[in-house]
Amino acid sequence: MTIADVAARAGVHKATVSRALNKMTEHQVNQATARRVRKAAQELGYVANAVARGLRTNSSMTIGVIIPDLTNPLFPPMVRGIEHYLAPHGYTALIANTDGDDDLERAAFDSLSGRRVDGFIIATGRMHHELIADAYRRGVHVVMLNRGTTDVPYSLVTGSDAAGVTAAVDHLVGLGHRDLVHLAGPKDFTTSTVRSGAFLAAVGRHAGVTGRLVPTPALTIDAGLACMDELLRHGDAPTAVVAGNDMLAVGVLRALRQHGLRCPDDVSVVGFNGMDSTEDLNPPLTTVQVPHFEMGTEAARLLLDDIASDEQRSVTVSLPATLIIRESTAAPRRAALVA
Amino acid sequence: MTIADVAARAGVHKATVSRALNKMTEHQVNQATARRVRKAAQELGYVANAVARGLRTNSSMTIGVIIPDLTNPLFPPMVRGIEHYLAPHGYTALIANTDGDDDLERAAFDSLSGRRVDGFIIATGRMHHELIADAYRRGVHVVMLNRGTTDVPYSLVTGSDAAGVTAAVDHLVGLGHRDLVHLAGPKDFTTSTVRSGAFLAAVGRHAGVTGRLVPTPALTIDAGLACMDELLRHGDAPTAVVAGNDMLAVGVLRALRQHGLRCPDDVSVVGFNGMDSTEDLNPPLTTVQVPHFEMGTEAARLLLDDIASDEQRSVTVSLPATLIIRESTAAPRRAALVA
DNA sequence: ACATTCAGTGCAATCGTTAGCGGAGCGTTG
DNA sequence: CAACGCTCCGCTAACGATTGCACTGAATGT
Repeated sequence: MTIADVAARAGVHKATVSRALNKMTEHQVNQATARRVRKAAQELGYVANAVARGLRTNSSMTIGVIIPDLTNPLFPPMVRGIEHYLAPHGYTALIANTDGDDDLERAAFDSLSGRRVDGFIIATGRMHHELIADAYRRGVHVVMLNRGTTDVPYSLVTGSDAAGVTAAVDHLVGLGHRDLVHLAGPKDFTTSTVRSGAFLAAVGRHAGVTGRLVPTPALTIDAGLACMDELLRHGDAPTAVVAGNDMLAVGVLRALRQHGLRCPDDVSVVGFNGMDSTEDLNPPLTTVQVPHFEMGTEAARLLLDDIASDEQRSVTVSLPATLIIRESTAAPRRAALVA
Repeated sequence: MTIADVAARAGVHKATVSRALNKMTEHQVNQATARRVRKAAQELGYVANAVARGLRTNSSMTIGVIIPDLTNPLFPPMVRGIEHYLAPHGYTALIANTDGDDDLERAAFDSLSGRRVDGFIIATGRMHHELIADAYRRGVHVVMLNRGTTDVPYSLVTGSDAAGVTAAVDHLVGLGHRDLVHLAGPKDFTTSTVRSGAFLAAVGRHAGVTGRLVPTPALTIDAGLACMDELLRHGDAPTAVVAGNDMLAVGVLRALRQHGLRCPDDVSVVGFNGMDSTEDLNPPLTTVQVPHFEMGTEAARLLLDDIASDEQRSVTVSLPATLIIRESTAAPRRAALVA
């Protein structure tokens, strides 16, 4: 079932079939002829060979999407958002997981490059990131998602992290908390930097409120558990925790339970990201809802725009994050206030 | 950076480069020459153009993966399992979500076919499924994942649903429950049929135990909530519920909460699938752990085997599911037993 | 009536790779 | 020493689509 079969059946030349079936060139062919060609194609069940087209046009109509781990509930909505925008434009996403491993990431990038993807959406950004700097030097189209890089000026799509953290801090202070801790995530993530900065700034705006920054080695349940456990062991616990993401928050919840403490009675906890499952946690988690799906569509839009115009803009889009108040935050108990 | 550049640098013909760089044919070329070619390729940073190769060899080294919804925590582990097996074999997965919509599914299938994927892994099976029957007639390589179809004999990879349900029933009966309900999921899914059958069989093996089947329109939180709500309104509530999947179980938990009932004190609940988040639910959910990752790798293995040998086997692989007992199941209260 | 334009279509080259065929060179064997 | 086999490698024709160029015939302008 090639273009030649269709040409034979319609009684025209291959080239005419190609032109008739292509939106961009169908005006070059007589309407009646075009109809005949389309009919023939229809009857034969012909679908163009995207591989052959890709070779000739040097564009594969595919986008490489590099994420740390699809299993992290953060990413599926982004991926779906990406696909939601790509599909109507005829593009398909190729997804690769890296598990935060540099070698895997390099391998994935090379593999996707070999497949001649037209651009990348990369969600594994770090402040200094050699792979991404390389890509920039080679003129590869890239849009950063969620986390950025400081080395090169690729466009970036994020949630409005600063606003989210500020809202969380204001909410906690409003409840009466005076001693806050922020579990900050790895220092090399732009998100961590932004959120930490916003946390300190927000705390600073309230007199008599102290805010401590506790970096965590990763954004995982285990990291949250370990860091909170550490704090509790040292009798250093705050009355409220602003976690760098929901996974950390789940870890904090587990740590509290292990120490026989209750949330929010003993310690209030705020998550970050608004994963679906946070609603059914014990207790339902107050969290900052980030519009992941929209972040995906926006990243895809930016990338396709850049590809279409063959330029490399450098814009930063941050989509509004909103605080969802549930049951993991409450006024601190007097005991804690006194202590 | 094409094969011609490498050929020039190594001082050999294009064809020799191709042979030297290809595992299957490198024995056809002198070791010394091969080394020279590899060195040249290395120095130029040459990566083969997968598109051109695909055109020539009529194989794209890609696999289409069709799932209902990446956002459902069931699927990411499967996808990762698939990629885990595909990547070392040089294959890449193209993922498409259908949201259970037939038209979207058809569109995804056609789009992937146009991209000349070498085979499909399909997780959107229904008992009668026209698209899949079509594919079978056309001789397309397909492996069914999670849910099967009864129309055509494609291979299928599932969890051992029957064993899992049986374990859940035995566990509940062992705790003293005598009145069980199974939230069964849509009738058109093979998984529902299998689980329902296993439920009735397991219940039948215990004297004095009654088991009711309640079909649900979907496998979602909302469906679980609605069905359980219905049961509670009619005063028809059992002492224990075996949910068709974890989402339904979450819905059941919400319904209980809305009616002022407590789990497991008033009603015990068992989920199905073992999603990560079930561990932190309120209460932590007893569930049947299904090995999703392994299901993915197994499906990929079957598919690649079929592709390599160009046959279409018809095997059913069911991977062991295990009951994870947590806090959502306990002995029924005497009151409930008496009633 | 003749030059000029233009729409519509065919021709052939091309994208980068692979694979069948055959030839050159060399060693082995009867 | 002729015949044969073997290894290694080059030549060339595909794979299926797109696209610049050239051609045809009809319409238009002067």
